[in-house]
Amino acid sequence: MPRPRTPLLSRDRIRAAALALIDKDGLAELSMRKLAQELGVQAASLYSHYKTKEALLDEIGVQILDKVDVTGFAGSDWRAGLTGWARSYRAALAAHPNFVPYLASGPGRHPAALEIADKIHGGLIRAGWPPRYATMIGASTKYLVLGAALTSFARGFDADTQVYLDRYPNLGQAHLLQQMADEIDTDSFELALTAFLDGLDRLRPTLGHLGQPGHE
Amino acid sequence: MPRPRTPLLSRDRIRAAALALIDKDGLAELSMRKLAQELGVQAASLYSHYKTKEALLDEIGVQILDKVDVTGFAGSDWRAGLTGWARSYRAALAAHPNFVPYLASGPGRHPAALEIADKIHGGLIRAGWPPRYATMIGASTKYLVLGAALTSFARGFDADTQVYLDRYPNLGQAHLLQQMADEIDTDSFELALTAFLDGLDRLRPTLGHLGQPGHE
DNA sequence: ACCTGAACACCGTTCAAGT
DNA sequence: ACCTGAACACCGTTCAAGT
Repeated sequence: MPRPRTPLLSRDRIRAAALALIDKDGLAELSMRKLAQELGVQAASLYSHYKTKEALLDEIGVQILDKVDVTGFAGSDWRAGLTGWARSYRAALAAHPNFVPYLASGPGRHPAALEIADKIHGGLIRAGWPPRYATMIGASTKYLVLGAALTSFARGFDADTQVYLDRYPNLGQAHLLQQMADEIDTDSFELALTAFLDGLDRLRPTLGHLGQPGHE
Repeated sequence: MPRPRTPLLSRDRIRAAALALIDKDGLAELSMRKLAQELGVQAASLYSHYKTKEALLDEIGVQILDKVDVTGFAGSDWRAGLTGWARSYRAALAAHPNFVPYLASGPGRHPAALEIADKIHGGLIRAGWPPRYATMIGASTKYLVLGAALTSFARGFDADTQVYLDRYPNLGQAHLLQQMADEIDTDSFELALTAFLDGLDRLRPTLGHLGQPGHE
């Protein structure tokens, strides 16, 4: 068969097709062979563009996390910075729930992740938090986001939701269940984030370190 | 070969060997064939005891979560109940970090998980929280525990820790790194839990529902 | 440089057959 | 009831070969 003038594949096409398959059928269903078939090509061809399946998944991860927003840390309002980061982070994960387990499993050490962690750390320090607290607050917020993204998105109903439904059986109309689960998820996340930040606010004065940094 | 008087395998032996392999080499490294070899048996033999690999993993999950403690909800101190649950939950996961991704990926809907969720929900309601808040608080706490268990245990250092180390390079003595990561993890979790509970405390009076339930 | 076809070393699972 | 050996339908990945 003659080689086409333009390559059949590209990294972007491969990523897009892979993510579409993951979104549709789940992470476990993605195989290099199925992906190749979807792209009208042999499985081995994919290895001309990505060295391994893992390299492909890693780059999909980077692409998804590209939408995480840390611009809120530009000012001196650390709450705004954290809130903006956490919400955009969660939204990025929620856009591809089936991919979340992959992101949650490996340590995030891509340059982009490091850059984000650095922005957050810097923003918190500029707001007067001691370095160690900056680290812990960043980590804690990530716990919330990852936990929230993992626990229930598009994942059937977990025990919490089930208990809620059992106790209030009048809510059991089938067509409301998915909406209900999404709502409980979002509300739980917002409650957790607000309560966490409120708790930090209360704790802050007791630290006895440098006060507010003047402006704002 | 004559059939031995006593079966070579048992569900308990299989689970123990499987979990040992997972603890040692990671979840991805566990295969039914390797597990069988470890047990001195053919892979097909395992299927006389567990219907599928997934059924085996599920039961390992139940076994691990068996150590989660919800007795703290017996009294009327909801903070003590939540704290005890969250800490024992996290400790149970931390005991087998390589298994956490499996627990985090599927919805927890075993009867045991439901029973726990019910105890928590009941305890919070008895403490005066409106039902919807009870659900959200339970979910939020689970976010924290799962996020904390996933993010860094025995998982190399993620971006947060890396930033911390980069900024304080004098901490870079190799033999202190693991201990440091564990410490940051634990402290972050405790900070998150405390701040979250403090935030809830502050929020509670504004709900305008039934006050404290008298005693304590 | 990019793609193919065939191969290699693995998987989970099934099933007839043995005891 | 429990275990084996062989098979089936899959995997990820490699590699010589073609263009």
